[in-house]
Order: sequence, then structure tokens, then C-alpha cells
Amino acid sequence: MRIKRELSQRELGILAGLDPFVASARVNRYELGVHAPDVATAQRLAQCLQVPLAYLFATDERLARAILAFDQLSARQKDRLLADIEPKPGSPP
Amino acid sequence: MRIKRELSQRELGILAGLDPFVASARVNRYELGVHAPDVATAQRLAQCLQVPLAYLFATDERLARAILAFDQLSARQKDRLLADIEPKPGSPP
DNA sequence: GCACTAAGGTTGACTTAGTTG
DNA sequence: CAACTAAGTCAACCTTAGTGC
Repeated sequence: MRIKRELSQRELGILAGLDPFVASARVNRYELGVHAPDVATAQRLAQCLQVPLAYLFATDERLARAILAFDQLSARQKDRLLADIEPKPGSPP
Repeated sequence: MRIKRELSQRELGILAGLDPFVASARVNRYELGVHAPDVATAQRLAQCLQVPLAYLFATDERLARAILAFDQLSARQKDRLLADIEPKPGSPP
């Protein structure tokens, strides 16, 4: 899982609502990819990191950056960007 | 999990390498959100659906569309888009 | 064919307790 | 403090077997 944090593993886990006694071990396993959390826990971690849940699962570096950047845009900017890059229907065939 | 398929649940599961006898039940559980697959299985499903893994976890509709559209761009287009929308460092403070 | 489900077995995440820098 | 790990427990997923459309 793609975790980009500024806090310690333990602090992040506690912030995400994990029991302080287990936060360190669990976040460590997630960050190293030994274990994977359930989606609810992943969602809480994402909220604490202020990134979209999808960002944690972005395997491609550029896509990860795009997800972060897109998330920062205003609703209007998102709509304009989508209009720019989404393929128009009825073109390919 | 965000699954947008054109095949049947069973067909998708088989295509993703699941045992034909269990493909239907498992994909059904994933699609309805009753169970979640491990990341390796999710990755195989994403490949079959020809979407990035992150797309399956996009909770926001616009972000989901953006991920799909971004994935279709050429490497050069991706880099140009990132240059456009990524916040420049040193502006906020 | 399709989507969907309950019950029980089994695997892997979770807790505990600990080491190391 | 921090990052990281092994071992045993048990919840969550997987399999089986089945329903109804």
C-alpha cells in the first residue's frame, strides 16, 4: 500500500482510530506490504493522510501523482479537466 | 469495489484466473461489497477489466472517471497534464 | 443461462510480546 | 523514542451447495 506519511507509523495508526497498543505493528505491516487492511481501515488511513482511498492503491507513479493533484482541484476545475481528457463517445468505431 | 463489467460475474472471475466452480460466488460477493478480495486478486480483476487497480477503489465518481481517462493518455500527455495540475512547490507558504 | 446466498472450513490479519537501532 | 518481527488466535474470506429468475 502506498503510504506517504510525515507522522510515525504509530502516530498515524492512532490517528486512524487503531488501538494505541497495536497501531505500530499494524501500520508497519501495511506499509511494508506484509499484510493488507480491510477497506474501512484503509479509508480511515487515507483520510488521516488526506489522500483519496484510490491513491493508496495506485501502482503507477504518474497515476498516483495525478490522483493527488486531481483531488486538490475545485469541482469546477475537475469538470473542466474531465471534459478535456475523457474520450468522446462515438469516436472510436 | 467499483466493478464496471460487460461480461457475466462468472466469466469475469474465470478470466481473472479463479476456479470456474467458485468464480460466480466470489465475484458476486466483491461486486456487492459483501467481501473484499486480496490485492493480488483485485489486480487480476482490474487487468481483465482493463482499468488501473486504483479505479476499483475510487469512491468519488469524478475521480473514478479521471483515473480511467488518465490511464488512456499517452506517456507524453500524462506528463503534460501533470505539469498543468500539480501544485508548484514553494507557493503555499 | 443469470444473479445471488447460507453454512462451514480454512487462510491470513490481528494481538501480544518482544528485538533492534 | 523509532521501525520492525514471530507466534498463536480468530475473524474474514473461500468453498460448497444450493435458491430463484
